[in-house]
Amino acid sequence: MTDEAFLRDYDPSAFARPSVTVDLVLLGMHDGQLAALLMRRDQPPQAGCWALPGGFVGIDESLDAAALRLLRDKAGMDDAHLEQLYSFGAVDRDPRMRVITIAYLALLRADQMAAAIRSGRVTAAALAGDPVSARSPDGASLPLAFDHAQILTRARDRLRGKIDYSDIAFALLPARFTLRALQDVHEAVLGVPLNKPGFRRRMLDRGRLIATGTREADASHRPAELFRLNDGD
Amino acid sequence: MTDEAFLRDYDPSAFARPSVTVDLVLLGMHDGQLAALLMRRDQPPQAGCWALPGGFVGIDESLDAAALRLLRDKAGMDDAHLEQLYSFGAVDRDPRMRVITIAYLALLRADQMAAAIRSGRVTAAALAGDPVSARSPDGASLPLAFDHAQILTRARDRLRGKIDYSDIAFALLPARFTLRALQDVHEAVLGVPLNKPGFRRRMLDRGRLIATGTREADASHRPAELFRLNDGD
DNA sequence: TTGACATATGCGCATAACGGATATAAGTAA
DNA sequence: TTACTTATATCCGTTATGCGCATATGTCAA
Repeated sequence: MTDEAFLRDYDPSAFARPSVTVDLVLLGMHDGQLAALLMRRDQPPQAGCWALPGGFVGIDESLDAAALRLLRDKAGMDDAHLEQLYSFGAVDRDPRMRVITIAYLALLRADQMAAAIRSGRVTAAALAGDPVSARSPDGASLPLAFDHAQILTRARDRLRGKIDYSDIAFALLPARFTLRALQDVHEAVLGVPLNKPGFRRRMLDRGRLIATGTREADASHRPAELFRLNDGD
Repeated sequence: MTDEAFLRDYDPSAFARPSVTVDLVLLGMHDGQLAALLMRRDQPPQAGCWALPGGFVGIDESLDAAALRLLRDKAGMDDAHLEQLYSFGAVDRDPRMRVITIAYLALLRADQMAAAIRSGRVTAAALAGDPVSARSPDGASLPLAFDHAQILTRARDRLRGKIDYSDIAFALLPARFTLRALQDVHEAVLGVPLNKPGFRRRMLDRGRLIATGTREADASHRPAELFRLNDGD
């Protein structure tokens, strides 16, 4: 690189710069289905469409810190599983200006989902299909803003890809859970039914589940044993 | 409010904006090892250190387009496997200014590696360790600039994670290759030796390799059959 | 108290995947 | 021809997996 090119790169005002945002894909189980938490846009552009919670990255704020801040502000929590998902930078993805967004995937437990919904800032939308589309609990289809269907699809696919070999499913469950609940999570994420004995054995043989000795309450049938994740190793 | 009216009132300069770059992790096989193509910095900061090829994202250029442009400009090719890797946005990762980089992973065949090295713009550096460190062909350790060791580590890990269930290994090989060469790639990427009969059977049973009937030339022993990837389905 | 019912839990078997050793085939080089 | 190197094929024991079925354990109603 020549000195001129170097100096041109060095001057922070020499290039027009895109805006940078972080968008959050908040996923969790809701009514037995995989669901995302979305916000309804009431301002143009795309008023009436549903969008991921997001915001600008501060000039003195790392990407991870921006994602954590948004998790607190938009969903009111700070202990969810959070991982960077993918960056989206199509030139025309936002009609207002050039904006590049770094999408983060956050996984919420059912109680966190419920608390966020109660706060009124977000609404749960069940995800299905390929690419995913969003549906409200009463069955109505929710139109998605910008390229957010694409982002949601990638989030769902990330979850699908990792659920078999990582502990990611447990981020969607309370600390103590039944094997049936764990299987429900796997089936909702993968979108296919799994056979029960095989699933049960696979999970137990992995050696990361610890039987608590206690059983679920308020079941109208034989109560299942509660397990917890061995996160010690 | 209409979209047009909103756009008219929108002030895009309300926030200080970080610079956005794309960095390229160019990986390939070199001397039987997994190697990356790096550029030596001859200007401060970190003059003398080795860095990934990279550049600013144009205001009217998508992230993928910027990565493709850099692939042409820095490595002189346009048909390599290219996928987005991860975005790095620590506040102090570049001492000159706030810069967020979207790293892309490019996989090169041996002939593409050789051509890029001959062009003189880049140098091959063998990768090993965790986190990865870079070594020149003569064994000298190459210091890495900025957070590029972290980026290279993530690239190597992505390759490791995908090599078992995707066609990613074939992007590092010529169109026709022996099973031995394919195993060499797997071993270099994973960093462990693999047993030959098992590897052979796994690859053939997958049903994606097509025997060409021809055999490798210039071998000082029994020549192995050449296979090609069935990319039809 | 008893029996119907739903779900959890455990068992067995056939099949496929896999690691690993060994035998055989097919080239080169003396 | 013979030694040597590597490719290719076969075999075996272990382990993971799909799947059906038997049994256990709770609720609930008669």
